Amino acid sequence: MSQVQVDKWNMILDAAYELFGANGFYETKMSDIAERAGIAKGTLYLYFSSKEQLFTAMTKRDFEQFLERLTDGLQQSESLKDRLSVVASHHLGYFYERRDYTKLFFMMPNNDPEMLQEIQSFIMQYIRILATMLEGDGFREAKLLAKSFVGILDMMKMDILFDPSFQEEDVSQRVVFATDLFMNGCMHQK
Amino acid sequence: MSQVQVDKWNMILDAAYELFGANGFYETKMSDIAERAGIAKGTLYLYFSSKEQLFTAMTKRDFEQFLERLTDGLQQSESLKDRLSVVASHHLGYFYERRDYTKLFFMMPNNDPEMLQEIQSFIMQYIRILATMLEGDGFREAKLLAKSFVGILDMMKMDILFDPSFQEEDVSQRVVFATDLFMNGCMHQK
Amino acid sequence: MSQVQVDKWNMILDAAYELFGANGFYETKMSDIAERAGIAKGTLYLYFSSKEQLFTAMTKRDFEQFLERLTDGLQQSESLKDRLSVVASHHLGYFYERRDYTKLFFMMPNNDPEMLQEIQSFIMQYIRILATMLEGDGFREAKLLAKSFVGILDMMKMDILFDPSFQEEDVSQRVVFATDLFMNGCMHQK
Amino acid sequence: MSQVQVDKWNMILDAAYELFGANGFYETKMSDIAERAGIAKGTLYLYFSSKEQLFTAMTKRDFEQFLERLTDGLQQSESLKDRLSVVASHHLGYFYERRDYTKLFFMMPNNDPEMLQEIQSFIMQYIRILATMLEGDGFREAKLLAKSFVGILDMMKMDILFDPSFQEEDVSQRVVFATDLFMNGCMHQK
DNA sequence: AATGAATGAGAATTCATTCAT
DNA sequence: TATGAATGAATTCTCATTCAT
Repeated sequence: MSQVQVDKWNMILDAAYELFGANGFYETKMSDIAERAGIAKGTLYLYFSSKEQLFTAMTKRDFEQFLERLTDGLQQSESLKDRLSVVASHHLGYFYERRDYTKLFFMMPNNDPEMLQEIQSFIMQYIRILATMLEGDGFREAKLLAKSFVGILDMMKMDILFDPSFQEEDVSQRVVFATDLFMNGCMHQK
Repeated sequence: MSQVQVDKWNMILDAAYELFGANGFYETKMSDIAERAGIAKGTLYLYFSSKEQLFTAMTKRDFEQFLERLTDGLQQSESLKDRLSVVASHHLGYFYERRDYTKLFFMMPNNDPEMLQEIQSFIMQYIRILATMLEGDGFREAKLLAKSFVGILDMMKMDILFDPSFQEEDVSQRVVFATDLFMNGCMHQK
Repeated sequence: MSQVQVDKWNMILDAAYELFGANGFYETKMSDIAERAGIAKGTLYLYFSSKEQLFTAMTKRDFEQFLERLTDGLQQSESLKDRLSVVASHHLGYFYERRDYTKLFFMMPNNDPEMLQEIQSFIMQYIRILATMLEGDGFREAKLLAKSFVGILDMMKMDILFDPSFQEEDVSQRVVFATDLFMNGCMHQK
Repeated sequence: MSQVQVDKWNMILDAAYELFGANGFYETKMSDIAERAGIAKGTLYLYFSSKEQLFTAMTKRDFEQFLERLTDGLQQSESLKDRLSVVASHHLGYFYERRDYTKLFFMMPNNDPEMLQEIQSFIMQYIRILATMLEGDGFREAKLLAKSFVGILDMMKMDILFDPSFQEEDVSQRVVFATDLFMNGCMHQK
């Protein structure tokens, strides 16, 4: 792919992100995406073979970015507590930034095995990063602990996405809360 | 509604539950539901005004049952730990029983405000029950704690729904794990 | 099927006949057929599962009528020559009546096995009727003779369909010509 | 056109022949033809202005070859019977060689006047060759006789194309059969 | 002359919903 | 109250053709 093509590829994914995110998979038309990306309908199909595949590609790009940034963020912190804060901050920040794209997290194409595969792979990688971190600090049942922490964070997305009075500063409070709760809970797990 | 009508109403909801659960909202046809319920397509519309409304009604019935049983279960236990175990057991058991209806938890109609309203209302009630419980035991930030506990439990549904090797006895282990982790974490919150 | 439904079924086939006949399979839209039949597009699909199936059904009805009328016509004649005249007359008359539906005989859906099956079955039946007739009169190689006669007649359809100056009285001349030629040719085949 | 261009022109026609023949006009894509011919899609349009025109050109080349070879074959034979055998042999041999390209004879673009014109012109020339031959031998109604002979032969293509058990030696039998039948039939026409 | 990326018109089919019986 | 035949809006994807390079 030439640079021009890579750019176009990304423009399509950007357009798809906004429309799928705002309206959901089934409520978004391919023609809308094409229009928003500034290209013809047919061109979409030069880059993605179907609507499902476009959605999956879009999600994959987002997942990869999420994990990349997480890994970057973790490099700068040393203590477990700091690292957990980074994770929490990154997780909640992610949803805060995307609070206008709620549909992304509740609607996805139904029977697409590639999409399911992508989601499962993402969760596995995410959990593995955390679990490795916890194991390094001597915790038993690191994987279950990792899932629990992610669970705590993920439940908080509900407020972020649906509570209109939720402010940016509330994010930091939640970060502290989740990290403390989890750290305390963990201590007995060693 | 006469008893006959109530029965028919429930039969439709049963049929809808199985089909929506197995195939998702968009992949389920009203005609399939009618057939499974043993009635004519048109009759569906005597009981529910639209596909969305049928889905919402079905979900609502399920939510209500969930909360009802939870409340019943909590009546028999005294200590906080016992009660948390009941909650965890109920939450994870619910998903274990429904592990063949995965689509229910990932596919729902997109732009239906009544459905969103129903979900939010359910979560609120669920959280309130837990929060009240925790407040009664003297915890600060009871609502956030409640959400965290639910978050931990809800993340575990991923394994239950998607890990084919997940057994019934694994459920109890998770119950213990989640309760312990949370209890320990909470202790410092008083 | 109720009488109303049978009538509607036939009306659709009539509409399909005219449009497919005038414009060909690929150039005819389902919506046009629906409009001509005075029903909604969706209704078409209550009677026929696809465009191909509609075309095949239409052809089948026509084939059956062709053979039925042929059999009827043959009942009234005794001598071989009379019978051959009836066949020729029926064959050429058929095309003369349909000279505005040329597309029917040159365009058909491509890869539809059911359609091919239908055509082959029709030819086989047509040939068998003639062959049986010839065998009854003591001819050897009756099947090949039958095919030859049909071949002679069928080549004449070209003039009927494409020569604008072809008149109804020309049909009778051709009938006489084809029958004589064939009879004379046959005589040595006994 | 330079020699290189003529070669390319023929290569395109070869590719078109195989694909149209195997799959039919509507089921063959221009891009497939380009790929098979080893050139780019756009290049096709430097040689042929449209898909229809490409099909027509391909058919025309085939028709011309057919008539050329027929004329060549007729030069070597003297008696009427020999000549008719040559015609029959050529006609049936043509279809036998092309028995894998059935679609060519049943699928063609529908509404292209140039194509229709080409077919009619071919038939006219074919018939004229035969008719001239028959007139030279003193037959009346030579044109109708010619058409009849072609009709007999053309009906036999059905078996050649669709009967999988049809062998090369069956071709010769048919040649003899058709020629005899026709000769006998003709005798009374003088 | 050759390329192939881009275009966009075009049509079959599905299915929620209605309403006459 | 129950039926199911009829409706028609709505959308994906294909592919012949163009044109900037």
